[in-house]
Amino acid sequence: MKKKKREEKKELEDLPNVHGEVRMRLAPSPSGPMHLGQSRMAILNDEYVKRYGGILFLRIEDTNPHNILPEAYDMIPEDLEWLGVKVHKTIIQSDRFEIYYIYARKLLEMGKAYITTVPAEEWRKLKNEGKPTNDRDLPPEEHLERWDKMLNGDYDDGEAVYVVKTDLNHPNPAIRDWAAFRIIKDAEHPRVGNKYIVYPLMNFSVAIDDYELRLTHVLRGKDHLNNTYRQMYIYNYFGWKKPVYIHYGWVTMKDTILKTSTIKQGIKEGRYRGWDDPRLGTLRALAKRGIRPEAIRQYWIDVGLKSVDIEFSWDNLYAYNREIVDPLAKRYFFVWNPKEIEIKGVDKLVAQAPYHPSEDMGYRTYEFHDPIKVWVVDDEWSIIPDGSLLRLKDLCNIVKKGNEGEYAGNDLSVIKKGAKIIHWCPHNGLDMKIIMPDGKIYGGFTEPLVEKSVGETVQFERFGFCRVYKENGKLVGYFGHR
RNA sequence: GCUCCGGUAGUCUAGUCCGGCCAAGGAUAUCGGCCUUUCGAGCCGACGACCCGGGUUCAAAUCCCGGCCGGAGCACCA
Repeated sequence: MKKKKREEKKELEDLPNVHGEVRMRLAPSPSGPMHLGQSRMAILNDEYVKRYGGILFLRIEDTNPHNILPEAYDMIPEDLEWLGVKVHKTIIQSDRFEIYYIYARKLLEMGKAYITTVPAEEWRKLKNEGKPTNDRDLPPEEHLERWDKMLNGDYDDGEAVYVVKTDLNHPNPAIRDWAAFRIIKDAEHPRVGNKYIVYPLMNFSVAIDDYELRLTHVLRGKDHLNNTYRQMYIYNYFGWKKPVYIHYGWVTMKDTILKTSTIKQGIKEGRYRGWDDPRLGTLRALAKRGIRPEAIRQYWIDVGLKSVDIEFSWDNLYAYNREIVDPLAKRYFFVWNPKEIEIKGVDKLVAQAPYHPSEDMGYRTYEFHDPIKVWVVDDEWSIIPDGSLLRLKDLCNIVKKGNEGEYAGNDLSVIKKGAKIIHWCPHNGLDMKIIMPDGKIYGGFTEPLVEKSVGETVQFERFGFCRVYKENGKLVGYFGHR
C-alpha cells in the first residue's frame, strides 16, 4: 500500500508538443550488451511511448565495423526484454546503406556537401581557422564524380571523405563542416561483410533515419547536443519537419565498470567471469545479483530527464529493489567463516523457522538428535563472553561454554532481558559461497533447503539479499544488497 | 582557447516558465527511539539545501546583471 503510494507520486513530466501518438527510438550500437547507463534512455523512451501510445523503434547503429561485437545483436534485444521495454519495430542501419547513399547523392547535387581529398589533419586545421579546403567549392558535378569513385573503390581508406557543408564561420567550431561518409576497406562488417566500402558516420545516418522513421521526439544525452545542431543542417537542407529534441544530463557512475572495451578485455584475460560478472555495471550483472528491472525503471523515472548532471546512487537503486524484493524473498541462514559448536544437555531439538517474518510463506523445519552440532559465525561467537546466555534464532537458548553451548530452554523472554541473538546453520548444511559486487567471496554453510530456492532471490538473515544459483553442483549466491 | 549546457541537503528529486500559499515538500542515506526471535521490514523523531554578489519589487529559489563552480562537445567513434 505504502509503496504504491510513492510510486504513483513520482512520475515523469509530460513531453512537450505531443499531438496524438508519439514515435520514438532507442539507438544503441552493438558493441556489447546493455549497461546501466544505457538503460536510462531505454526506460524513458518506453515510458513515454506507453503513456501516449505510438511506436518505439529499436535502431541498431552498426555503421562502425571496427566496434561491433556480433553477439550484441542478440544481447541488446534480450536486455531490453528483461527491462520490460516494449520495442515495436527493430531496424538495423547496416541494412540501410542504399538509403543513405540516395540522400548523399541528393545533397551533393544540391551543392550542400562535398568530397574532399585533403588529408584529415589539414582539413581539420583549416576548419578551425574557418577556411575552406581547395576542393570544397568545386562544382557539384565534380563531387558527384568523386562520389562514384568512392563507391567504386577508386580511393583507399582515408583518401577521400564526404563532408556536409554547414557554415565555416559558425562560432562553434564543433558545428562547422562535418564528415558524413568515410571509406573502410580494411574491415569486414559482421552482417554485410565486404559489400560496402563507403560507411556513413553517425550524424548522417541518424539524421536520415530519424526523418525516415518520422520520429516525433528524440531523447538523448546532453553529450549529443552538438550532434543535434549538426543534424539540423540536414533537416534544413531538405526542408524536413524536426522532431522535438530533449537532452538530458550526464550521469557519472563512480566505481562502476561500464566500458565495453574494458569489459571485453577483462573477460578475455579471465579477470571477469563473463558479461554478467557481478563487479560489472551490465544489466546482466545486475540481473544476476537479483536487481529487478522494475527497480531500475523506478530509479530512472525518479531521476527524470533534466539536463543537470547527476551522480548515480546505488543506495537509491537498492532501496527501490529492496522494496520489491523484501516481501517476496524467503529467509534463510547463511553462516560464513563457520565454527562448529555442540549443544549439550538436550537430546532432541526441533527448529521451526518462518520463511518470512510477516508474509505467510510457511516454515522450514530441522530436527536434531544428540549429538547436536550446528555452525555459527566464528567472529560473532568468539566475541561473546563465556557464560553468557544467548539465543540461537528460531532454535533455542544456550549458555556459551567454550566451544559448546549448554541448552537453556526455549523461553523467548530472554531476548527482552538482553540475550544476544545469533543465527546458525545445521551441521549437515550445504557448502555455499557468496560473491560480492566487489569480487570478494564469502565461503560457508547454508541450510539444505536453500536448494529449493535456486534461481530465486532470498534474504540471508543479517547478511543481505542474494540471488541463488547452482554452479558445478555447488550453491553460489550473488549478493544484491543489504 | 572556442561553443554549448547546468548549478535546491551526502545522493536523487518537487518548486523556477506564470515572483507571495516555500522561514522550501518527498525519497534515500545517516543518527536516535518504538516494534520485532534478522544488523531486514514497519512506525516515530532528528539531521541537513535554494553557488556567490548586486539589482528590480511591498515581496525572489523563482525575474535581470556580473562572477564563481561543475559538465559536455570541438573524431574520417557512437
